[in-house]
Amino acid sequence: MPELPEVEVAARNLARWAVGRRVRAARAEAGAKRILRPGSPAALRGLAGARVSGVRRVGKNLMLTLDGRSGPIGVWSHLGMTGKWLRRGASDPAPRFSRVELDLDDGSHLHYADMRLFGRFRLVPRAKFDDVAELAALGRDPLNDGIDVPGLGTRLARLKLPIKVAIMDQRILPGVGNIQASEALFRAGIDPRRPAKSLKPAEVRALARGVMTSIRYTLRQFGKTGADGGRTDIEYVEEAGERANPFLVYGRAGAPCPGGKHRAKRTGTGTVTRIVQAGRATFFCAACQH
DNA sequence: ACCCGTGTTCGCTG
DNA sequence: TCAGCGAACACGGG
Repeated sequence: MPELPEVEVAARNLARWAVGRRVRAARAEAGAKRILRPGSPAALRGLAGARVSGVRRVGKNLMLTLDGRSGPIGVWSHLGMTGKWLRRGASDPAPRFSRVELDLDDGSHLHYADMRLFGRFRLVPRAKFDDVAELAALGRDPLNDGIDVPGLGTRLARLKLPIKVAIMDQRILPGVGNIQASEALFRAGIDPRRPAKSLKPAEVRALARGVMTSIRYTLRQFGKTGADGGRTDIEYVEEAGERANPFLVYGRAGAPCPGGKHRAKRTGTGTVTRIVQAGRATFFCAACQH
């Protein structure tokens, strides 16, 4: 379930698991062709012998840097809809839907698993990530760099499209996806249907706060121990078992508005509504988002 | 069987 | 040229 918070968890996990380690072997499952494009499974052999030197995240993108025999090698990893990075012991079976596997020199195996194959695993020559068009187009990362509120206001002021759709544009707020967009607008008390250009400066400030608060809140949820207990690794929410939906409005159509400190205006009458914008579900409370 | 899905891209239309 | 849609991708779950 990768938006910025989940990808941040993946980045922290990968840093802990892999930085400083050498890759013994790398391989891809036959069905991984789509994820590797325009590369090939055979090209992964170029990773053998390389040492992982760093992991970075911008928005929903992971960038691994490795030191190979003939210079730096980059890996651009995007989790798509269903991608995740998992760690297994030397003799453990591969997880379901494992598409790419990296064997490290401590005996561990890192798996990129992705049921729906919407993700990416692309080698970047000489680790020149700026040469990748998809990465060069990204704006500044909210969590790493903070939000430039006046800059955000300027961008939004040119756009007629609904604010919910605008903030999911990765050039504007990298890492914000369908959940974080609904959650941030709820926290800010802004109606997701409003044209982006209609937001006043105070509302842009509230939105920026809502985005940051929602991202940090979601990140805390992922840090919690899973329902199987005893695990110290950071886990994805969905792997925590029976835990309830942690979000304020996302996935809560028909529920009473959660209100409290999150509600911008205390009407006390709201119900969470589901609408569709640009083909994606949006959840909001019409009574307190204006 | 039908609908839905935490992402992105492509093609069509006005 | 561009904003705005819908479809497509691929697969499982409710």
